[in-house]
Amino acid sequence: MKALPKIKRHEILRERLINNPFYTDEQLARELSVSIQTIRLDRARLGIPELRERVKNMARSAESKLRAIDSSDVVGDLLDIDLGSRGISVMTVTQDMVIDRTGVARGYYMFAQANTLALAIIDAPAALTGVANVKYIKPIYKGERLVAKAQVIRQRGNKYFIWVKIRNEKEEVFRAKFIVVSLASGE
Amino acid sequence: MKALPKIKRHEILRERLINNPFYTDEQLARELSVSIQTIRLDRARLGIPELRERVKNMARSAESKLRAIDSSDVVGDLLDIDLGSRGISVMTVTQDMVIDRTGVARGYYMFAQANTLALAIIDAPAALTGVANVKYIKPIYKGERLVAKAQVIRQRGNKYFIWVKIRNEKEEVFRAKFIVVSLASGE
DNA sequence: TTAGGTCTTAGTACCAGGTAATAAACAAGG
DNA sequence: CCTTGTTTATTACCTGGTACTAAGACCTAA
Repeated sequence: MKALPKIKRHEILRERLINNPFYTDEQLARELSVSIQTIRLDRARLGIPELRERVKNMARSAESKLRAIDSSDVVGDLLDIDLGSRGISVMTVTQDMVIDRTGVARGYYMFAQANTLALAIIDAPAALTGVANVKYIKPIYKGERLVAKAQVIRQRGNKYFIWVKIRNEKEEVFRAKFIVVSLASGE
Repeated sequence: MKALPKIKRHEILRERLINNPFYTDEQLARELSVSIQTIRLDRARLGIPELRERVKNMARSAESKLRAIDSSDVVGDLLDIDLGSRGISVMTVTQDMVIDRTGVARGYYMFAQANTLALAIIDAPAALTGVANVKYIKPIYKGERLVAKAQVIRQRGNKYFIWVKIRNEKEEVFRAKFIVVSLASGE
C-alpha cells in the first residue's frame, strides 16, 4: 500500500479503529505506509483518543451495558413495586437495542423488560416463567421511554398469572401475559 | 489503615480488584498503607496481571459478549437456514445467562434465541414480531447446549406463522409460536 | 522562477504504569 | 547469633503514548 491521499487515509483510519480499536499507532503506520507522526496527527485531527484510552472506554462502557442485561435481575429501572400484586419499571431504548437497518428496537428487549418485571413482583425466593403470550402492538424506536406496568391477575397454588403492559409516551406498544411458577414450595 | 497481616491484605487486594479492576498499584499501595513494591509482589503471587492487562481483558471479553446479544442479528449460532421455510441455531448457556441464586437460565435468553431465529428465516429485508406465545417446559441450567429449530407453518399476506422448538441434549425444553410481520411490502 | 501554504517526517523531552533484578532494613524464632 | 520471611528502596528498562520544534517535500499562485 502506498501514498494514499490524506482524506482517504482518514476514512480508512476511522473505519479500522471502529472495528478494531486495539491497533497501536505503530501498526497503523506500517499498514498505511506512513510515519507514526502522521498517524498521531490524523488521530488528533479526527479526535480519536490513544489506544489505552480507547480500551479503557470500551471496558467502562461494556461494564455498564453488561450490568444492564446480564447482571441485574430486572431489565429497566424498577420504579415501584407491591410484592405479590403489581410493579412498574421504565427503560429507555438506546442505540444498541435497535436494528441498525430499520431503527426498530429488537423485540427481546421489551420481552426482557416485561418478563423480569413479572418475575420481580412474585413474592417468592425464586420463580420461573412457564408460559408467555406476547403481542407487539407498535414498533418501538430509539430514544423512546418505555413504562411497563405489571399486575398479578390470578394466583392458583404456585402459579401466578400476570399481565404486563408497556406504553411509550403516547400509547400502548406491547402487552404480555405470563404464567409464572414460584419455586418456593417444592419443585 | 495500618499494618495488616499479609494474608488479610491478599484477600482485600483480590476483592478490591474484582469489583474495581481500574486501580493502579499506586492507589492500592496508598489505601493499604504499604509500598508499591509490596503490591507488585502481592499481584505476582496472586497471579493478577497489571492494570493495562486487566482493562484490555475486560474490553476484549466484553466485546465478544456484547456482540452476542447486542450487535448480531441472531442470538446463538446459525447452523442452517432455508429462507422462508426453516432454520436451526445453537446456543450454549454460560454463567452470565443464569440467575446466580438458582443457577437457572433467565427466560429471555431462550426467547431471544427463538425470536431472532424466527426473524432470520423470513425472506424479507425487514420483519417485526407481532405476537409470541411461549412455553417454558423445563428449567435450563448453565452449560446446556440448546438447539433451536424454527419452521414456517403458514403464511398469509405479509404475516408469517412460525413455530420454534428448543431442545437440550435430552428433551424439548421450550417452544414458541411467533406471528411475524414482514415490512417488505408497505408499512 | 520564487515565495507561501499544506503535508509529512524526524527528533527530543517527558509521562504513566508498569517489569525485572538487586540490595538493604527489619522483625521474630529457634 | 544466625537464619528466614517480609517489606522497602533503587536502578535500568519497556510500551505507547503527548507535546513541541524543526526541517524537508510538494503544490500553487503571483
